[in-house]
Amino acid sequence: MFKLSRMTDYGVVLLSSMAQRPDCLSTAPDLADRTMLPAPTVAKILKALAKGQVIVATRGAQGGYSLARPAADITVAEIIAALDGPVALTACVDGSDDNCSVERLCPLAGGWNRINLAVKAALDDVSLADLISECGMSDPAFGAAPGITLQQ
Amino acid sequence: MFKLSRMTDYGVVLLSSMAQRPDCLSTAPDLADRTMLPAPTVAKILKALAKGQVIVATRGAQGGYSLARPAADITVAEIIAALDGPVALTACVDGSDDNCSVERLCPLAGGWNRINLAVKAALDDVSLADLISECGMSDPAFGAAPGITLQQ
DNA sequence: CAATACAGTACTTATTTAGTCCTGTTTATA
DNA sequence: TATAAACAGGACTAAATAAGTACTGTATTG
Repeated sequence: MFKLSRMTDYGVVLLSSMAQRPDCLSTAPDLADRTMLPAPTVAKILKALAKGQVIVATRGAQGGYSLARPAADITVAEIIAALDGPVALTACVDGSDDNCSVERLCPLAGGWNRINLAVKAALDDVSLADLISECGMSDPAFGAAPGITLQQ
Repeated sequence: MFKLSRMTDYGVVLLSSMAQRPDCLSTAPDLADRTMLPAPTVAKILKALAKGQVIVATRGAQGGYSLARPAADITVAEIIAALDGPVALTACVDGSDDNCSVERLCPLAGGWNRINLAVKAALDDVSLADLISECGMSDPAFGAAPGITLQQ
């Protein structure tokens, strides 16, 4: 199945929860409580998002995380890149870490690259704000993880 | 990493090899030889492609497989669907097998669906012929598997 | 200086994917 | 009509990946 990782899914849940409180910092334990996701996993995801500059961290007591930019300026492609690495469907694609050894001979490389760019464009075109606002966030049930837990 | 499965990658190699001989049937052992991929795996992939109606099987002695349609009429989305199941990035997407339990409450469902449609459109837009022809197939090295083997 | 909170890394476990094998069915041909 | 070639389908094993956990270190506040 061609699908996103559970980490990315969790990441969006956490970011959505943070977007609801744009003016205050959210700590990892706090977000774990609000989303009902396991605390160590939440901490791990937040670290990755901070490293990818999707969120900014404030260290020390009274510290926490907040969105690096308004939700409308954070793209799905960025979130995926921070949590799962850059979007690269195959090894034969520009920007992939390990390029295949006979790249120059492979007649499929160009085609895959085209597909990769199209997918990346699709992901670049949707922001975190789009993802959240599409159906409104008024329902109090929002924040519980199971609703957006991925199949595996 | 957001990537295709190795099965899909192998599938494209096999289909490319079949497309080179549009007028004759190719048997599973024959394709395994030509592509240097392990024979049982090749057989498994061909069965899946036949089930997905990307290729047609002729049973019995002197049987084999051939493309169900001209390469230009076979899309990448079809190939992925046959080998990895339908493209459904998350469970919250129309057409997904197991839909999440609180689907009606999930504020992200609509957004994911939008992304999913965009990705699917990108994959629908590229045919097997596009994939093969982009760089020409003149190089004799084509047919050896390592060139398009995916990273993992 | 003590408590809080993030940073980084190493490790274990679980899940998924890939690969193999076996049995059954179909069909051409000797 | 018997035999061999070739696909169909499912069950099983092994390897690779992802997820989850734990621990040690660093920064900051009060």
